[in-house]
Amino acid sequence: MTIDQSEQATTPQAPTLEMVAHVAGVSRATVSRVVNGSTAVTPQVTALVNAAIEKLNYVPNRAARSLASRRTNVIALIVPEQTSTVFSDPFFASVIQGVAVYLNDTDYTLNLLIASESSSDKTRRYLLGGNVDGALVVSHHSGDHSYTRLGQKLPIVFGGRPLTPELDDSYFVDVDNVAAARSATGHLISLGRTRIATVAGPQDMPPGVDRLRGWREAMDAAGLADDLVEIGGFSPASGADAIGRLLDRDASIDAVFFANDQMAAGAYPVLRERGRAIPGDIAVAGFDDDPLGTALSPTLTTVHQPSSELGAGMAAALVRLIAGDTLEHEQIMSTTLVIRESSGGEPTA
Amino acid sequence: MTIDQSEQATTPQAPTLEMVAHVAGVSRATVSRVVNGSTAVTPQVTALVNAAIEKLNYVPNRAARSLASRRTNVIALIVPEQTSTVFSDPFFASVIQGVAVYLNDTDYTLNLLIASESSSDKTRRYLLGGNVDGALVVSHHSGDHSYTRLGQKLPIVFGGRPLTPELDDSYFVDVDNVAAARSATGHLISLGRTRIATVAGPQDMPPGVDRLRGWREAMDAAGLADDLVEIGGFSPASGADAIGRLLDRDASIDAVFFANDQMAAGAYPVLRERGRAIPGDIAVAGFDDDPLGTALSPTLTTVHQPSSELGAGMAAALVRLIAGDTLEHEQIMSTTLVIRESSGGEPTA
DNA sequence: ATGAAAGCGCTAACAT
DNA sequence: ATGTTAGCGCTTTCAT
Repeated sequence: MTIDQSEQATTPQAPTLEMVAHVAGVSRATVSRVVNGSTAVTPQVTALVNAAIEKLNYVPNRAARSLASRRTNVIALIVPEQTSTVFSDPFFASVIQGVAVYLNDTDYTLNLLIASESSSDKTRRYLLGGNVDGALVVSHHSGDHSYTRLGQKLPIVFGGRPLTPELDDSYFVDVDNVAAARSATGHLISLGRTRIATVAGPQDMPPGVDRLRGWREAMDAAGLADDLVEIGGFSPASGADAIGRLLDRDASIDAVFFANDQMAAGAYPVLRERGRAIPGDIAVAGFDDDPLGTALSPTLTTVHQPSSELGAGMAAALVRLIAGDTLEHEQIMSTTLVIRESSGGEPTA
Repeated sequence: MTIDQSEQATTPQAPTLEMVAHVAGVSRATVSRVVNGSTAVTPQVTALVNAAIEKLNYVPNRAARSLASRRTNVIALIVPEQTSTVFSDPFFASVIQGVAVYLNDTDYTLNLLIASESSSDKTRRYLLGGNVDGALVVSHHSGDHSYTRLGQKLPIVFGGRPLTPELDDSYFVDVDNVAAARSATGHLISLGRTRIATVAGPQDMPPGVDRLRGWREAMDAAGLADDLVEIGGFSPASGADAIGRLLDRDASIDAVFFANDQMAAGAYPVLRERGRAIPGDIAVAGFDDDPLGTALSPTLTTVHQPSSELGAGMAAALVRLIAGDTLEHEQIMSTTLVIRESSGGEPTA
């Protein structure tokens, strides 16, 4: 009869720091020092310890480490659910990717949190319960800084400026939407167009406000009338509606700046139906550099945002904040205008 | 002179279980029982404890809990970097959202992990180091089951079937791509079209293979020739190229089934240039129900996948797996055909 | 430069 | 039904 000696072969018990210490013939404290990169350890001993770690395939236990050090090494990425269309918006997707990739090279771990209205209390508790070292808030809609207050308790970095910067001392990373919109509009003006309209975004969201402002500034600077404005909702359907209203108002429109590419895409079929050739009759520019812009015909001129860099920038800022560094409250990244066929660019551009 | 008594006002020290026990006048064990919903506690005592928790605003410390219970309550969501286009693919974005939202109602926390080739070792170590209770793997490209082996050490659920199911006993959630493609193709056939082509996806990815198979089955069943096949790469550009090759091969094509919407979108301009009206001359159907399908003109007929449900399904399956339940290795969800203008559907459809 | 020892806040037997 | 008591695996003074 065989004797079953491994009654409790449940989990192949991971090697502990103590086992490493034993194998290396040193104390646990020393192993800890090596693992945490302390300089006060002899190269010889370090090598010894590393060999033991290698041999045992040791991996530090996060929970224990966190419990003892009173740091979690966890960063929360909060996505307000309303915004969670976020996910189907390639721009945000890319921001999130930037965050994740950046953190991969640190020893912070990323916690993805969808914060719905209903769970907002739970979310607050979680954040304040000492479960994370800091938080990143990604949102477009409304420049949702409802988490702003938490900022005094917990390091937080926002994606996008707050709606009312004066009342808000939060940290954020953003692009200069005003300048970018000005530049796109300036491009349309440089084409010789004079009746340039804009389909703006919702005026309760910073990007909606800023891009409209940029358009207006460019028009004013060129001495052109800035009356052709319609507000859309950033969706293709709203873009289609808005362009319809604009054409009804003024048939002489010869260019349009859309606050985002989705709305521009929605407007394409309408322009075609109404017999307006792009860019012949009407030049078009959008914003976001949505991948769909290259699938359209003609391809869409747009403003490119360094989305994954924005994400990386947010993560980097938060890491510094957690480390106790002092830094600028705002960090602005630059955009680039991508000229394609819809404003006379080359087919291959 | 004022006396600074709060020298160490660093962190407002969170309340501990012990403090709650003290306030409630019970032992720590009892508090723990209440917190964890044990039934073996008197309603009176439970109320007492809850009051204390409320009063102190107590939140359990995850690290301590995890250390003591040897469970982490963390689930990793692994996104192979190659796949990380994943993020700009609305389908995956939606799957991820489904996962996150589902887990929000459990007490599992989601760890987002971008696994690059270079960091794959690090990722493995992390997963096996007892830092998570289970993992979810999302990927399209190649049906990347390179994590399959980990499945024996750690509960894992995959999104999408493995490339070679016979050699693989992993758990996965997927849709029946073959049946869905058959249905879409059947729809084109029912329109009376007879020269129906397909632009398939890469043949080293399960969806690429399966959707081609579905098309072929439908064609064969209807007694139609199944020779009009071109392989694309799921991108708009590849769709444009493929449709060009098809038209060069056979000018009599009267319908095309694309393995995804992105390729169909890329083909639209080409069809227009070549003077083929959609759906008049050529009926078109895609796959994925990409939002861009409604921005196209004519709107695109496509196969809708229950993406967020797929995510939720994956999460649910993993949670059960972790709990030790036994379950089916595969879970198939159903798709729906969305008929729009490109195959004769109503404009508003 | 290294070791000893005291917890970090909680869960889980085991007692009662 | 509730309390006692060991730890979970690690970091971190404090000695040496």
